[in-house]
Amino acid sequence: MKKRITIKDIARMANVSHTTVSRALNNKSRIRTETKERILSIARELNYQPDFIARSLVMRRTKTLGLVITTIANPFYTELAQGIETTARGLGYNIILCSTQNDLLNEKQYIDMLRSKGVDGIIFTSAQLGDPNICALAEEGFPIILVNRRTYHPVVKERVDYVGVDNTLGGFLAVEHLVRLGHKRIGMIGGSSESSVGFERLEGGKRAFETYQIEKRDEYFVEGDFLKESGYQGARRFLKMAEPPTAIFATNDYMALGAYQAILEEGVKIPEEMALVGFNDIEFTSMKGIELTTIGQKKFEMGALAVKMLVERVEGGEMKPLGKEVLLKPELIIRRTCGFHLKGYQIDSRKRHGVNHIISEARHPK
Amino acid sequence: MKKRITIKDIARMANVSHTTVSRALNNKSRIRTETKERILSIARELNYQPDFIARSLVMRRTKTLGLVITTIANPFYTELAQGIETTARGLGYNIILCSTQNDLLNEKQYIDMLRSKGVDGIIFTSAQLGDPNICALAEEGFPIILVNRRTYHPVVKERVDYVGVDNTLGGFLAVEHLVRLGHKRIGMIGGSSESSVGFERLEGGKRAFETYQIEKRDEYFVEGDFLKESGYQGARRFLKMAEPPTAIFATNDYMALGAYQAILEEGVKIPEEMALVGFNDIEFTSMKGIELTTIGQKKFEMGALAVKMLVERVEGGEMKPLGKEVLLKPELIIRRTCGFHLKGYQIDSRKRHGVNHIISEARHPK
DNA sequence: GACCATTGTGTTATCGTTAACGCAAAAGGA
DNA sequence: TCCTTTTGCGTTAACGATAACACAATGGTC
Repeated sequence: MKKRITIKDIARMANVSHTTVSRALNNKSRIRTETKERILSIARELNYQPDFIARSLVMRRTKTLGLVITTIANPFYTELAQGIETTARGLGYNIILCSTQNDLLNEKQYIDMLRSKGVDGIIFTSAQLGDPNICALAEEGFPIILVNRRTYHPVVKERVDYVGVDNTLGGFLAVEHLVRLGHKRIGMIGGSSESSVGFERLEGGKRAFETYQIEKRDEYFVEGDFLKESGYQGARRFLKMAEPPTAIFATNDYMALGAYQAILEEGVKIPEEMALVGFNDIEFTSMKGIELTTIGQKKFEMGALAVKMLVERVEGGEMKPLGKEVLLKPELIIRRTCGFHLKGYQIDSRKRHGVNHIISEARHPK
Repeated sequence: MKKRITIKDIARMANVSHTTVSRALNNKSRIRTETKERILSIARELNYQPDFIARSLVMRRTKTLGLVITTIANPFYTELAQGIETTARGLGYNIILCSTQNDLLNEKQYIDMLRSKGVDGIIFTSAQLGDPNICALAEEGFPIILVNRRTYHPVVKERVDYVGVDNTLGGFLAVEHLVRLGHKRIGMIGGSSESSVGFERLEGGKRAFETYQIEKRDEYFVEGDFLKESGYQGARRFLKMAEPPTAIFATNDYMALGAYQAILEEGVKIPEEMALVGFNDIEFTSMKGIELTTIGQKKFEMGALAVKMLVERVEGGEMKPLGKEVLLKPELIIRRTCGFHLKGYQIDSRKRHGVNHIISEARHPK
């Protein structure tokens, strides 16, 4: 393999010291324009590529971020990751991908590896509720940010920024929609218990029950784990009841799709005999033949925002107040599986969400 | 932020030189077992984490690979990426994600960046046919591997390994299936012209025409670009013909889905009045309400294999013959959109593909 | 013209590792 | 016992960049 060209090679050719070359390349002051031009042209001629490793060693900056994700084999995370990667690139950063399969030990190992490799910060897209790894990083003050899922741990809330969708509002919108369509018996399928988002979506749903004074029945809540199968099983349980719900809100689209399948298998018609709402608006939900009503969120923008906030934190030093929370507005997307026949309704529902996002006060403004 | 612990700190505590610490940590010879134990226990106690940046600077190895992909917002690439990332991690490597949006300039910039950051090798998942960036790397001898799409450039074929599915066979299987179902008028929708896979799939289809002596009609071939919309437009063109095809083979699933939509909009029934086959078997194709007949390929395994081959190349030095080609066997997956009513047929078709993959002879065995 | 600030450049240290080399002490062989 | 080899360390030099400091040469001010 060819020998790498270093600043010393350039220095030799330009008859200057390597420091001068460094100054020229980094556009520093205290250098004559003429010398700079000469050096730069030689660099260009030799097709010089700076060695980031050497630079990182002395600067203690790598322009690289870690992205910790349960699995990218899930369109929701994929879109998020796309937003993250694209934005990072725009800011001059690269992304190291880490898929943990939701295993805390994997996560720990990835974190150690990322830190060994000197990443400037880490983005967590699927924090578990009491995640000890994240707590440790937060306590230490290492630059991280949470997207999508969060942790309610006080230290994390105090020192780590978060960006996500307003899941409580989303859950509320989903159930409100069903209520407005006249449903009184509404089944809900929860997400996995270690995730904040499932919890919040259910909370939002319950709040809608209260607002519209619908009776809350325990048997109409089943637990899920965000996977299709659990949605399938949940729906089956509902369908077998003496008095089954007339509508189901699944706290994510995969479970909604599982429910969809269970419902069809029972010969029950969607939406006539059973309404269905999901959450996330991942790609397949809009496809001909499925057309799931769901709660949409701006996944790409969410990822983009997270990167921007993290980079600002990394580059801006410690001065910024931490513990900021950005909640993006969710949007009700009405399709075939419930409410699509209602004209005008859709427009109405869109109008309500003109605001793009709310930034809550930093917890420690001082 | 806390000060980093270095081998010098350990050295001081253990009353040895830092070199000795390095020897202990790297399990080198020429060190007393006793000293080694002592050093290791101190390292553990201090929770020492090695600095990969410093190590990389001297070793010229980063244990990091670049993954160049058009976009991960496509379930096909996502599964591939998952296989790549998981396998890389198992081998002690990290992955830097680069999504080029199929733009050669982006690709070039990413490659420069990756090399500046010292990656040990690069995986290309979506090489364009005459990709100059890849040619340049191949000529220079930089360790790369192509997965999925390839280049027919002689230098690349000679010096770069490739792993992909046997697309020609896949195309053949798709069309053969339609022929066996009795179709004589079969429309094909091609992929984007800068991709090898679309081309090969069409070739396979044409070969099936020849084998079964079906008349090839020019108007039954339309170009596409692998996106849904182009499948939609292609199918519309077919449907408007005086004598439309009775079956369509789209060279990927997204286009098949676009076609699906166009067909339904015309009120034509699937599969009774129009059969449909796709390619890739991405997740949504199996979903209730879609159930697309398609050609499946082992995406995860493909990615895994690519990483293994690249790492072998990187670690094994220059001794291995290059230009190896691994072609995985595609599999016909019969679902609702054509042929599912034929009992026994499915089993028959599966039986044919017992072999897992073929490794072609290295082109330069010497 | 004397004095001080600014500019342009080189010298040397530094980041945290591994690697080459040196050298005494221990071990082995005759 | 003497010589040679091996073992167990330490010393010093890389790797390729930035940064602190030194120091002439220039420029501006009075």
